[in-house]
Amino acid sequence: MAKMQKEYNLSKNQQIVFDIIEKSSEPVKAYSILFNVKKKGIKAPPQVYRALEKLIKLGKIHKVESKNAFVACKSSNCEISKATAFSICEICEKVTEIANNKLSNFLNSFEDKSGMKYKKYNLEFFGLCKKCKKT
Amino acid sequence: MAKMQKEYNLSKNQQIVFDIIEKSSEPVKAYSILFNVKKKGIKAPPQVYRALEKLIKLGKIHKVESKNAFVACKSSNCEISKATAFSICEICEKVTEIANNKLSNFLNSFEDKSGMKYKKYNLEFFGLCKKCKKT
DNA sequence: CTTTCAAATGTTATATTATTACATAGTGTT
DNA sequence: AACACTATGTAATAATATAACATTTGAAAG
Ligand SMILES: [Zn+2]
Ligand SMILES: [Zn+2]
Ligand SMILES: [Zn+2]
Ligand SMILES: [Zn+2]
Repeated sequence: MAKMQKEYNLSKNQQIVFDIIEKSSEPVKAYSILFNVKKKGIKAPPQVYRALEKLIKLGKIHKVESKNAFVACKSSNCEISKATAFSICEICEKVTEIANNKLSNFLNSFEDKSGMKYKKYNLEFFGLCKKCKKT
Repeated sequence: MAKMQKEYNLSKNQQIVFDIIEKSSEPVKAYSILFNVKKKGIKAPPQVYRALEKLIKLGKIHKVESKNAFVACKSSNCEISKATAFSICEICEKVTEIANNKLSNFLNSFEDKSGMKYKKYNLEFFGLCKKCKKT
């Protein structure tokens, strides 16, 4: 029953870029991707950035704004990639996508006096991870 | 009783950069600042980026990560600049700092199973502002 | 099968954002 | 004065991202 999710019809470049991000244990930068795919025939920034843009639209990856880096979506709840939350360790820089219903419910239903209706959000928490707290 | 907050001892460059950001009704980009302060003797990027860095540390300004732009702090609650929330209109790009106790209380006390203690966060909401909703 | 249209690709050049490195100058304290 | 600390000035370059245009691919319709 695991991995029932269909692997969608990614194009060649999209699949190459996605594979790199998915395999990485940490956020990947665009030019690091570019460097790593030179051997596969992708030679120029636009090819990478286009794939990234599409993958974001599909919700397969997210951009970690404070790091200008990209991670594969782990929560599969944000298929449309419109509600993302991350925890970021300030020492080891580990980034983890937060999947927490209480949090997402709260934020998805948040309204303030401005009269603005929020369709989308990005939240980045900073602190010390368990490991780094010990030191 | 308004504006009791002391105007701190900003250095010359810090004050120049801060004035520009504070006077602007929208987020200001670093190189836009640079362009605007050429006449005041600030000539190179590091001078601007250093001032920005210090102003962020002081909590006088915030960086809007999704836009690589800077806004003056309006809430005066985030002196230490460790908890910021913005609403961003996807059409007119208007950015507003959100000061909402329910939101900040919720986020400041948020904990998840990861065992990570969060000291700081940045939240960016996207949607349509009142004006743009009408069109 | 051919026409068609949208999506994806390839390529060159350039724009935008940010930092490194090193030299110099001001400021307050002992 | 000697010291430490913060801020400044300057040149060069690194890192991130987009513009513009030509070409190819792939699915859908006729
Ligand atoms: Zn996700
Ligand atoms: Zn850590
Ligand atoms: Zn603020
Ligand atoms: Zn608007």
